[in-house]
Order: sequence, then structure tokens, then C-alpha cells
Amino acid sequence: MGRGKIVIRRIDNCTSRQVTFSKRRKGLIKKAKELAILCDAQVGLFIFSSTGKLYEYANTSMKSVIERYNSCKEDQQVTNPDSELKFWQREADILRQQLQALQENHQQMMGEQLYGLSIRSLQDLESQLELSLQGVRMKKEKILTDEIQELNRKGSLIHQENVELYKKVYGTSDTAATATSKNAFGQFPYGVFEGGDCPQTLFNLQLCLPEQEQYCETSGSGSATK
Amino acid sequence: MGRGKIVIRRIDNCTSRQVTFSKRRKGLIKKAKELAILCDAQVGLFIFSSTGKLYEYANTSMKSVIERYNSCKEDQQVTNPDSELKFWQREADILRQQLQALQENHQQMMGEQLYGLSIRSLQDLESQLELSLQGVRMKKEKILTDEIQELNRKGSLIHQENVELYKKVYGTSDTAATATSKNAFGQFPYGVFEGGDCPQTLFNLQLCLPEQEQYCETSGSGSATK
DNA sequence: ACCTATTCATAACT
DNA sequence: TAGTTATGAATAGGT
Repeated sequence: MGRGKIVIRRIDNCTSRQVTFSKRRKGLIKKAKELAILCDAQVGLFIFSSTGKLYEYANTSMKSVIERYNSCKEDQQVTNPDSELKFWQREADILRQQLQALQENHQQMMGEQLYGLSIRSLQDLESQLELSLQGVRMKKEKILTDEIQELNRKGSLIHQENVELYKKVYGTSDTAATATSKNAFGQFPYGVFEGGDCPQTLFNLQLCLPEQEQYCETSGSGSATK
Repeated sequence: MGRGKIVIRRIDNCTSRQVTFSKRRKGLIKKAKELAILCDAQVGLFIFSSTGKLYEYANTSMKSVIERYNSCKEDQQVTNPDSELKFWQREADILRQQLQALQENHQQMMGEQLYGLSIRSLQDLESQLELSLQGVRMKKEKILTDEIQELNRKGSLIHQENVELYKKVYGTSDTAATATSKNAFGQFPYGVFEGGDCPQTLFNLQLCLPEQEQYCETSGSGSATK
């Protein structure tokens, strides 16, 4: 019920998650109130934010709600220390279940255990995997680009240093230098890059992105086929 | 949000109240779930109907919610060192850790939280995602192919039946039949497919995989807007 | 915090 | 009790 449809899963962006939490929490409490009034029900609602803050609603008192809940649930007093053990056992059980669910999901994301899935689910999975690939490739590209930049920076510094050293050894005669000496890569005479203001071309490094074939690829020429 | 606007106050009609209770309870629990998932919150919800029946939802366990609530409210710290108790606490802790590890891995497979990964890891992840995609697509294609085959089979049977019926109605004159009658799809005179040995062409069904447009939006004309 | 386009929940009805 | 549909409400994404 917004500008676009969303999939129900954890919102990664922290700010968005906060905003959504705030909005939906408000909506949820409103609906809880309405249900209590419209249908003459007793409602209790706890919400702990991911940061640990508690929000609560109860049309009577929370204590009475909890007490009523406990009396419904075989008189197990919440604060009874004997039930501690059972609490943790149950906690472990829940965690185990969550773990199993996640493991199943993981299997599917590995392209396995797809037997029970509908076409729709498979398409969703496919889309997700494509998005994931895109994310991974972008990240990879960024790391490579950064590394190249860093190498060029360092190379430039070293080159500068060499120029200085060269000058100290052979004096200031440029013509002699260019005629006799090469840099570590055997490509360019020092004089050409004096001042170090062309670091990109120093090592002639460049990022040859494989994306064109990998993910999309076709933008531009219509003849691209997959 | 229905056929008409309503005022929020107790519904007098008992049947209507029950119906509304049932619907809104479902909606409320759905929204509670969504909030928990979207915003990574811990949610606990009690609903007692006017007849006293309890409905509850908690994304973890109701007990943990209540305990957390209590510890929020009155600093009732749990400090009861018992060996078995400690065992289960540790068990829960271990499970939590496993869960977190798996969750992190899952995030990465979703193409998110890639900040700490090396190029090597990213490449592995990329390969895995490609394999997964391949698996998913193969599975999808198989389902679609099977479905088409099934449809063709059924179509062929129906066609056969029609041929028989046609013969009964018009006798055995093939020339008269082909000259005057079409099948249900208005395409082919019966005589052409007599014997049903060309099921594939009967409905002219074929597998048109949508991959090109689906994950490669930019292919083709740049004017395509979404 | 406010603004809309859009999706969603549901009131009334069957 | 369950299914359908017209309508108002909630809210996602943007400012």
C-alpha cells in the first residue's frame, strides 16, 4: 500500500527501516485499538524495536493481559524460577526451527531443493539471484577500481622519488636522462612524466570490466543476444 | 476500507462482530508479522475474543517476549546459576551464533553486506550465484515444458474425440468435412490432424522464455519505460 | 514531517 | 463459513 509493492523481508537500509518501523508500529497499534473496540476484545501488544526500545499497547492493563495469558497457559507463572529451564529449552527449540528454515531457504538460493516451488516462486528466486549477482559484481568492480587507483597513486610517488634520485645522480640534464634511462617498467623515459601529474598512464593499468557479457549487457546494441 | 466507512465503536450485531473479529484479527496478526520481519523487531500480541478465546502471535516465543517485558519493567535480572540451566543457555547462545552466521551468509547471497569480502570471495560468490541461477532456470523451464506437453496431450485427446464426433454427425466424407468445419480454435480443418499424431502443432504452443526482458531491462530500445 | 500514487485490508454482500 | 468486490485506509517512496 505504497508507491510500490515491497517484499516482506528485513529492510537493509537502516534509515528506511527506522522510518518504516515508526509508521507501521503506529498503524499496528491503531488497528489493535480498533479491534479491541469494534469486537469487544482484550488486546495486548508488545513491540521491541531492533534497538531494544519497548512500545506497548493494551486496552486494559498489560498486567491483566499477561495474567490472563498465564492462566490460559497452564498456570505457568512467568516469574517462576522453575520454569527458567523450560524457557531456555523452548528458546533453543525456536532457534533450531529458525535455523532450519533459514537453511532450507539457503539451499534454494544455492539452486538446490527446488522441488516444491511454484513457477512464481522460481521467478522470484531468479530475480533475487540476478539482483544478488549485480550487487556482487558492482562490489567487485569497486574493489578492483580502488586497487588500481591506489597502485597508480603509489606508482606515481615512487616515480617521483626516482626522478629526484636520478637528478641527484646525473645532474639536471634532461636530454641525457631521456636518452639513457627508463623507469622500472621499461616503457617511458622519466622526463615525460616529470612532476608526476599523469599517474593513470604510468603503468597503463585499466579495468577491463566483464559486465557487458555477464549481466546486461545489452544496453546499446540491439543485436546482443543471451 | 470496505464498501462503506464505519465508525469505530462496538459492533452491536453479534454475527457481524464475530465476522469482523475474525477478519481483523487475521489482518492484525499479518501486520504484526510484517513489522517484525521488515523492521527486525520482536513482537508479541495477545487477543482475547469477547467469548474468552485466546489468539496469540509472537515472532520469537511469547515467554521470551513477556520475560523481556518484565525485565524492561522491573529490572528482574535472571541470576540463578544452575548447571542444566546454564547448559540450555549456552545451547541457545550457540544456536544464536549459528543463526547469525547463516544470516550473514544469506545476506551476502542476497547481494548485500559485501563490505568485508575479498575479491576471491566475491568471485566465488558470483560463481555460486550463477550456478544457482542456472539451477533455478532449468527447473522453471522444465515445469513449463512439462505443462505444455501436458496441455498438448490433453488437446490431442480432445481433438481425437472431436474427430470421432464429427464422423458420427457427418458420416465418413472427408472432403465435405474439411470444406465446412473447423476445430474449436478455428484454425485447422479436422482432416489435417486425423489420427492425432501431431499434437505439438495443434495449439501452436511453444516455450517463450521471458528471460530477455526480465533481467535485462535495457536490451533493445532505450525508450522502454517501466 | 508531509505528500501522493499505489497497494492492501476489509465492509457489505452473496 | 467462505468467496467476491467496491471502497477507504495504510503506506512506500519521494520531497
